[in-house]
Amino acid sequence: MTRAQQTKSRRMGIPGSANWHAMLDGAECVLREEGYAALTSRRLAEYIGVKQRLVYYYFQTMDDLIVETFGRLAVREIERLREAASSKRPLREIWDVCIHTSDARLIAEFMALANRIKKLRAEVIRFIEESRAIQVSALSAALKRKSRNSRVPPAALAMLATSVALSLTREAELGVTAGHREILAVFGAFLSEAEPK
Amino acid sequence: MTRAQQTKSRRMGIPGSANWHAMLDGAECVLREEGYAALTSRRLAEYIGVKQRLVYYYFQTMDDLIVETFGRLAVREIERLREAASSKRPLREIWDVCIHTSDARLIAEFMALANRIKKLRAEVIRFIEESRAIQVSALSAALKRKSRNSRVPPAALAMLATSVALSLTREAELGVTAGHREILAVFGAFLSEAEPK
DNA sequence: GTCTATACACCGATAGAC
DNA sequence: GTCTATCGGTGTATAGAC
Repeated sequence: MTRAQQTKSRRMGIPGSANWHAMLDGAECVLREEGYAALTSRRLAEYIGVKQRLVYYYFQTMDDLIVETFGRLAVREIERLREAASSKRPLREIWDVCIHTSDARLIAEFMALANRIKKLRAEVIRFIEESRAIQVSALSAALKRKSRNSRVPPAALAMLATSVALSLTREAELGVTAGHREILAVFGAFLSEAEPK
Repeated sequence: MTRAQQTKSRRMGIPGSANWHAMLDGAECVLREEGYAALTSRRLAEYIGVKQRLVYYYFQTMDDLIVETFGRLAVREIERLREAASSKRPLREIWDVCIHTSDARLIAEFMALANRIKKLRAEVIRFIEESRAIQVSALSAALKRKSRNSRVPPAALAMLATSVALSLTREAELGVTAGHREILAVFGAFLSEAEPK
């Protein structure tokens, strides 16, 4: 995460500086609102009110910028997940994190990009695996404590929660709601039984 | 689906002709392999071995081409789903269609594009709603016949199957497999009970 | 640190010849 | 039907001044 840069020596801006964050913030917005094809150095510069050249002072290539943008997001998301897992009601809190994940449009862009930016792909894989590991260990602990060995193993539950939450978010943004009420009821019933309020 | 073209009068190629299909085939490949940013008239022309100008003889704009590409795919997918639903083992067949859906990379591109091409968005919504309706009616019938009113309503099951299948496909393509065995076992157990071989 | 200026390639879309 | 040629615009990335 720190800085694997400096392959070609070139004067560079400091990761973590105000401008650096502003660029990642801008990148997120442009990705979300206009898609990855619109995330160009010119567009980003215009969006955050600097000149195009400055983008290349902070990032070697546009791909690097994209990877860093995802990386910052992933760190935040993992952080949220860890907090949820170690809370008093881990099941409910984790489900809440899944449902209120980053905007589905943003995720759609990163998923598409991950298929052709190798470094991003690696980061995405790492993120999914780490998220799942946290979820599985939290679910295992919570369900064991309840001495309630459900027929559905924790790993399957984690996969289920993530998949369904992502679909719910994406479809809700599109305006599709068929089946949403029903599936939310199923999850609600499970939570009520496994982790009463 | 037929041809909502001809808003601006311009001589156009015939939808359904060999070249038209070749262009949609090429568009699918370029989308899958290189992403939507690479789906340009020049790239597509080169890919299928014609001149750039010809692309605009068959499609008014590149957005139109994308919408048609999705449309053709959606028709095929709905067709597969209908066949599955009216087969002897609808539950297993529908699950099979969900799992062996079009390449996850292609879907990722369309999901991203749907957020900014209005006509595509409308087609995607229509596709999701129609798919779900087919699934729900098939599931309702199959589960009623078994007089087996599960605690999980058909609409929730449909949502579940679609979400999980999509995630499984996407993650498998990335190389992530954590939890896959477990969730497949859960679905397998459900199918064995609800629709014995 | 931030800028101007510039290289060179590629984009969507059209005019109009054959 | 399919082509050549072309418009104006935008892309990444760099050189080098201040």
